[in-house]
Order: sequence, then structure tokens, then C-alpha cells
Amino acid sequence: MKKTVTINKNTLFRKIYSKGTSYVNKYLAVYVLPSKDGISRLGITVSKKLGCAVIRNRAKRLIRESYRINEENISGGYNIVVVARKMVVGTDFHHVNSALIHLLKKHSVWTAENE
RNA sequence: UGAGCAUUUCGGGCAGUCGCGUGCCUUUUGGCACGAGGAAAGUCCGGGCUCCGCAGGGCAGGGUGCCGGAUAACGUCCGGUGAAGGCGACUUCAAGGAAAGUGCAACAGAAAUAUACCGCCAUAUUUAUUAUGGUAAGGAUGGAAAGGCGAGGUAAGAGCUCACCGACCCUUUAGGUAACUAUUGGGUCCUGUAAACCCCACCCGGAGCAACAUCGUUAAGGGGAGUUAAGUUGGCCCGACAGUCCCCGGGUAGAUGGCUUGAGCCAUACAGUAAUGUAUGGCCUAGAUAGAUGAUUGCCUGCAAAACAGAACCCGGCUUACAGAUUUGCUCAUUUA
RNA sequence: GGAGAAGUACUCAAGUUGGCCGAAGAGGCGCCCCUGCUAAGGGUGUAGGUCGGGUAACCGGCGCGAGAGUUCAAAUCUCUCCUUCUCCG
Repeated sequence: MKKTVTINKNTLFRKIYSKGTSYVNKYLAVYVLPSKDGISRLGITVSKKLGCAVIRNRAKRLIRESYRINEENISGGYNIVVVARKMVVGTDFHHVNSALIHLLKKHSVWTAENE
């Protein structure tokens, strides 16, 4: 299994925000933009408004874990940015996981194999 | 048994599966080791380190403020003194100077550092009173009103005089390194405020790892000031520096080092009341750069795995947040012996 | 990560050599005029939060981000905490 490629440039983030399509959930907001070179990238945004460093780190870890588990089911070649919303504070992994799957299905980047 | 005061340590443990960061070994797969805190937080102090001009002097500015000690240093810590609170164990305290000077004290009150509204007394006029003078005992105001109380004294009064008490200044003796405590004699009777200016003593150059160093990338030039009196530091001055470039706006791409062996941790012995220091032996314990600890299952302790919370150059403190468990010593009350 | 600035009625805010300060002023709200009606415009005056008391007029306490301290007295001075905003390469 290859490593998860992350987005680490501010300009790329801004491009995805302005040009990508977005769907919003109670827990998360997901922006998707097809990448030019065919590599999937993941970016996670957690605002400072959500809470202190522990809460923000917890949210990032839950999102990253959910992406890692479901990476096989996501069709490649997309830049995906996941933004955590306020309801994510205090929830457990299962809620975050189902929320992410729901949004990825809306974006139709979910290639269901197991269902 | 109840109530309370101080204080120590911990902040779940073990195992399985998938996954993350760093290092090492293999190098296609992979394997092994290590991997957040008592506050990592707030950035409130102090220091190391780096650069700024060699890190100097004065003014300004800022900080600290009982005494002695500890320390690299501190606004921290330890031991003592004093004051306040508590029956007590004990706790709290920015605790120098108001008798060097200046300012301020609203409203109220007659008057706020100086006085005469009412009252009391004397004299004159007159007997309703009015005027002048004396007075700080009594009233009233205020947070604060000329040290308190008694006796003498007086026209009425007053530290005006005296006894006792209190405060302050000088002083004698004893104890203590000192703050200070006890004490002898003399003098004085003075509002509060220095977290108002100030005085006294001591301390402080500035900026910060987004510092800084090395290697590289982009680029395009334009405008302004200056020519030995301008520039450079932190506000100013002096001194110093370099000996031609400086400022404004615009453009560009980052990588590596700094980055963890340190005033380090643990154990023992000795010195010291203690903070702490010295010696010997052992140990190596995160180092990321959109930023590593998560998901899940089982067992154990427990009512319940459950609080506050995530290193970002590194240390010493302080402050604030914190569910629950826990060590040791002491005080008071009640009962029984 | 580091360095700073600010917080006052519903909103924007003035006030900080400590005292007559629940706090000037503007918007907003509310009343009147104008209009067939409304908006805009003009004029005028009032109350300002919260708790307690009172039939009411009104009176008293607490309140200038929160909590302590200094002082006779704190929006103002000092300390600690909270929130918001700005700057750095």
C-alpha cells in the first residue's frame, strides 16, 4: 500500500476552494477537484474556532484514519480537501467515517465494491 | 469518631490486529528500537544561544524594595524578623522613606494643615441684642479634626503644668551576622496618600530560532534623498564605526544546518536547620515542518477508564486549568480506657 | 512559534493629572408634523442594564470584559485571567 499524499501548498488549497465542487454535511465539508497528474491528494482543514490544539489534532486524526481505511474505495486522480465543522467536536470515529462516506458518494468519487 | 491544617506521589496497566514519525539494518517486500506533560498552556519574569557596531559613558525610561542565605540568574526558593487573621495546627503580606521637597484630599463641614458656625468666657454698648477679643473642653460634618485619660490650673479654656499610658527622634546596656527584641535616660506631640511625582539603595544595551549561517532561484528596472555632513544602535547626547551608498514601492522558490549531551536524569555518601552544594557510580530519554500517538478487540483494578490538556531552539521559576486515587506529619472537639 | 494593540448602554463610541460619571455625543427605538397611506425629511422630548422595594411617581444595591489588591473613594492605578484584532517570512 502506498502512502497518502497530502496537500501542503497554500496556493493549491486556494485553487481547490475556488474551482472545486463542494458538498456539506453536519460534520464535514468536502471540496473535490480533479488533479492534472492523476495523483490523489488529501488536505485537511481544521479551523482554530473549533477549540484548542488537542481538539483540532483529534479531528485531524479521525479524518485521516477514515480516509486511510476507505482509500481503496475512492477513485483515483482527485484532490480532496476535508474541512471539519463544529459538530465534529466530541464525536467518535464511526460518525466521522459515515459522514465522509456520505459526502464522497455525493461527489460520485466512491466506487462501491463491497456493497 | 468527627472537623480541619500542611504535605508526597500518580494521572491507568497488560496483550492482539491495522496504521503514523524518526533512527539503524536490509533494501522489492520488510525487520528492530524509541516516540508528549505536570502543567507541554499563559508568555508574566530570569538565563543560555544568535545577530545588531567594539557592547562603552551620561540623561531619559523600566524594574525590584524588612534581614541573612541559595543560585548561572530572577520579581524565584529556603531560613528568620515584624504586622494581620485563626482556640489551634497554620495561613497571608509590593513590609524602605510622609521628620528632604512638591502635588492631591470631591461632597459635607466654620475649618483639610489651616480655622471660630453654634457654644463657653471677658470687655464695651445695652440688658432683645450687637461689636471686639480670648478659647479648642462640648455640638455638628467627614475616611481623617490637632495624642488618650485623670488631677491641678483658669475669666473660660488649652501639654499650660504634673502622674500614668501611647507614638516618634536621639541615646545606654544585653542578646543576635542582621532585620529586630528587651532595656536606661533625655527631648518632642507631628492627618492620610509614594500600586501620585519624588528621595534613598540595588539591577537592566536592543531584538528574537519566522533570530541567524550556508547553498541556490527569480529579476527590470523606476522614483526620492545625500556628496562631508549625512548614515548606522533602542528614545536623546557624547563617544565609536565604516568610508559610499541609503530609503520607498514592485518581483522571486526554496533547501540544508541551527535541532537536541543538557546549569541533564537516577542512585548512594558527605556538608548544611533548609533551599542547595560537593564527590563517586550508572543512564541517553521526541525532534516534526500543513506538522508524528489514531482506530479496534480482549483481560485486570474501578461505580465509571474517566479530568485538564499536545513538544516546535533549550533550561530555571511564577501564574492559571485539572476528574479521581494516594503518602506522611500535625491541630481542635467529643467519647472510652 | 514569536511580538504587540484593544475591550464602556442594542450598535458606533467620548471620557483614564483618581471625586459633581450610569457615564457626553451619534445612530437606533418612541412621540408629533408633513402625506390619501408609507418611505424620506423636519421638530421635540423621554427612558436607558439587572436585582430588590413601592399602587405609581420614584428609591436603594450591583454593574465600564472577569476576579483580587492599593486608596476614604477606582471606568481610570497595580496584579492575575478571559475574549477579539493586527504584525513577522
